[in-house]
Amino acid sequence: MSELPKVFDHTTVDARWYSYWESIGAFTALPESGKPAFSMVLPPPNVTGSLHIGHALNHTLPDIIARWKRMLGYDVLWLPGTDHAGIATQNVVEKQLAAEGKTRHDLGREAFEARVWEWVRQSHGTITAQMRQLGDSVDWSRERFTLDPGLTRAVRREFVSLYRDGLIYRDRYIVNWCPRCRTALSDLEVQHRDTAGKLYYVRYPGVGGGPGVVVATTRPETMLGDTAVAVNPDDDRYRHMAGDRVRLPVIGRELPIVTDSFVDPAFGTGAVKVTPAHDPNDFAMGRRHSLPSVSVIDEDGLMTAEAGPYAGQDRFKARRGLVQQLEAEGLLEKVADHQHAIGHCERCGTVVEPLVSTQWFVKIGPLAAEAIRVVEEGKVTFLPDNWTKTYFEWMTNIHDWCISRQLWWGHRIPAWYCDGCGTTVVSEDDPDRCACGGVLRQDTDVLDTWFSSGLWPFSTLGWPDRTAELARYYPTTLMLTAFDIIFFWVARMIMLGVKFAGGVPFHTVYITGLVRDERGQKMSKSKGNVVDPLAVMGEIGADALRFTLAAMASPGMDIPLSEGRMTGYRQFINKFWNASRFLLMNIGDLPSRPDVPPAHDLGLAHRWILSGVSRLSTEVSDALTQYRFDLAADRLYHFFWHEFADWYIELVKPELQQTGPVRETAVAVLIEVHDRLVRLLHPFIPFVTEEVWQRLPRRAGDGPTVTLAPFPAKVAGWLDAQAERDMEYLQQIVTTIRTVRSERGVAPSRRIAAVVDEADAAMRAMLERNAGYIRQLAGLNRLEFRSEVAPGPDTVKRVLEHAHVFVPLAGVVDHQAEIEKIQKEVAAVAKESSAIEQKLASQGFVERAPARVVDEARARLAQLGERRAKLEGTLADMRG
RNA sequence: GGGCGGUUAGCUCAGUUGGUAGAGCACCGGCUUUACACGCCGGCUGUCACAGGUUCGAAUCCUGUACCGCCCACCA
Repeated sequence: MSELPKVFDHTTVDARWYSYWESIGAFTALPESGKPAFSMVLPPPNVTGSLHIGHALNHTLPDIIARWKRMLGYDVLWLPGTDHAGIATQNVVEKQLAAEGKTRHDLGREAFEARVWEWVRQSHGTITAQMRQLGDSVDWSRERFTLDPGLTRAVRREFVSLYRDGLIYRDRYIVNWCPRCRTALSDLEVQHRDTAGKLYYVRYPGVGGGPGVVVATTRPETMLGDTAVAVNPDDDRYRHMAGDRVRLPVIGRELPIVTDSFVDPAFGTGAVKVTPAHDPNDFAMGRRHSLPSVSVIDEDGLMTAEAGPYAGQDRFKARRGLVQQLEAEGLLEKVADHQHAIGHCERCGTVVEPLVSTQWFVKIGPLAAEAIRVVEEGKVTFLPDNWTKTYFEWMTNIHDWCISRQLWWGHRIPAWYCDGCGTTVVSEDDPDRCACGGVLRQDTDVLDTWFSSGLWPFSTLGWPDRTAELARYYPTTLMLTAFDIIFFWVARMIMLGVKFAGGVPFHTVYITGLVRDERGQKMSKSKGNVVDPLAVMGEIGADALRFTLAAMASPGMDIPLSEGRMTGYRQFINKFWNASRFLLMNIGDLPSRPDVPPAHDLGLAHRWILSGVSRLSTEVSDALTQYRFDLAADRLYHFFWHEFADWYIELVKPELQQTGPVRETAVAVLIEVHDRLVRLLHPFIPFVTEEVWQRLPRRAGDGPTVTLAPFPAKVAGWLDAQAERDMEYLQQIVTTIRTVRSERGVAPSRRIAAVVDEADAAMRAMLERNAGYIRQLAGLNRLEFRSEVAPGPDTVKRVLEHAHVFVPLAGVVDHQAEIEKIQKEVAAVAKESSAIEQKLASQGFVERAPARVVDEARARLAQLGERRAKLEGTLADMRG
């Protein structure tokens, strides 16, 4: 034992215990165990990604729950896995290729896919190793990947089933298009950023030579695709022009003026150009008025042949040229600054181009309606609750989901088109040939990544087969995730779970805040304020990081991760380590763990700490039941450090020096309380607790790891309010004497005397019995208890709730300082007294406040009066 | 345009059925007390953003204001 280092060294400990847990199958779910089941699925991180601080939070909190439930005796399945992350992964590999001077087209589809698989196999180990480093107690034997054969089968079943139900359709429609990624995006993959732009006022001359109309636009380059001008039917300025025709500048096309109530008369000129091919509103308007659609921007963001002189130009270059031309032709009436939100590709930041193309969509209305219903019925609860409203808001205004992506990496769409008869075949299995005998070609697009991850809670359990796992572990209990993927993922899991798995995928959705830097700023690479959990774990260990995240995870709040807080909790880990070291160094070699004697045979300190640790068990369990990781961590921190280490260990030190029954009792209680604290702390700080637990003396029936040891429950017989009150009194006396010593500059090594005038005989007896504790902790060589004391000169007299403490200190008493101190206290007491008197004097309080509160106020006033009398008595003595 | 969150000690934050405020860090003073200086002991620190309202009583409930932040959004 003596070789234990003074500072906990996580670097030599953490990895060893994780391997051990894995080797004994500590995290493996046991469906046959007969225990009640508890399940969660881990939000699958990007298979080629690296653990970031958000993951650290989203893995630590459920891990605490998983470990806690396991210790409570549940058969816990926490299922891990990774996501193929279609567009993100493809982009990474394309970048690698670009560095070699190649594009994916140089390789061709098959070779490219092989290349991505190679990258996936190579980097899969990175993220999973990082999860082990953090301590995720997941069941690796059931790890899944969204492109596994089983999950691929699930995706096909999903697609075909939705298609047959008429919930998937293919249509030519306006979609968000990223010209860089060359793929369609869903609404969610578009990020709107406020941008300072311009509003251009352009005149479209009348066909007959009239003045025509002036339209306002932020995107002049799209005017080349205009097929109408629209005005509000109630706009007196324009109403008479409905049906007139104007001439589109540059191109010369004649455009009709249509009326549509969508047009806001108050914006711009009240007349709007209509470009059905490049604006979602205009697309809808185009359909309402049967307008033609002219695409002027292609899939690379270049102007098409329809753009006349601008054909082949980049869309932004065309804008500049066009503005110049309009100005030269005298058609540009005005340019105004204009602030507006522009859509950008979530993955690459390119400005998204709305354009018309043929895509697959999920008809979302019926699915959303069900997903709303199950939440309304309380089958899924959001924590904190305000997210429920956000969820409803979004689900109510949801649009059809574009699920096809023009990528190569992902689940290929199970639709085939016949060259012969033009039929579309949608099938789970690859069809050989069309019924007409024609050759079938599979759709070249892949599915949105979220189309497969939306099945995660049940595809990972074997769906579409009706497996025993699915029956046992679905639905899961808790889904914990950051708010940014509520819509991407949580909502879709609910929709698809209800549709396919017979019910909601989880009962509680815990939405975490964002981990921010210490100044509350969002972490970003460009700001350089990113906290790397791997670096942090390397420096202070996974336990310290975990405990910090847990302690700071207040529901609904972002987490400003500060160096200071992390340091503080690293020190807590070290405190835990050293208190444990102390214990191991003092209990000696025990053949087995000693039993704690019945509480009524124990001295005050032991009864007090047993009562405390029993209460702590309840508090931690209650907090975890409500997912209040912060409260649980706070209580554990405070109890371990400021009650167990600061007081209890100090109290029992002398007893440990003895031999015989006194020492044996102290050892037994010390081990018992410490062992309970180790187990209570284990879900939060698994590594250091295992390291310590393995060195503790065993009791018959203890398993191979603390991970599978029972979580401490409260022991009703240990709860002892009297012991807690007595100890508080004792602590007050000790603290008072210490304060006097500190104020008067008494050297810590100097033993002094003190007297307490406790009038109550029973109390005095209690103090007498425990005088040794006070002498030791306050550095006294003499301590007396009397019912009355006549203080001599050079004695500091301090007032407690029920008694005085006298500390004779010849030569060092500063009478003036003492008088001022007491006067200050008298003033404070007087202030509080008068506040309570005022309260009691008001008619309403006595009449309407609960009797308990009134009694408390009266009792407090009496107490204050007593205290004031004592203080003033002391003051009189000092002056006299 | 819609919705949400925040404003409490120098800093970062707790404060859940309304009874006049807590923690960590920082700071000040003293300590090589044989678990720990990543420590021990003692100490200092608040018109709980502002203005109204409800109530015997409000940091806590209601209304409004200000500032900060976030999410969603097909007014060009």
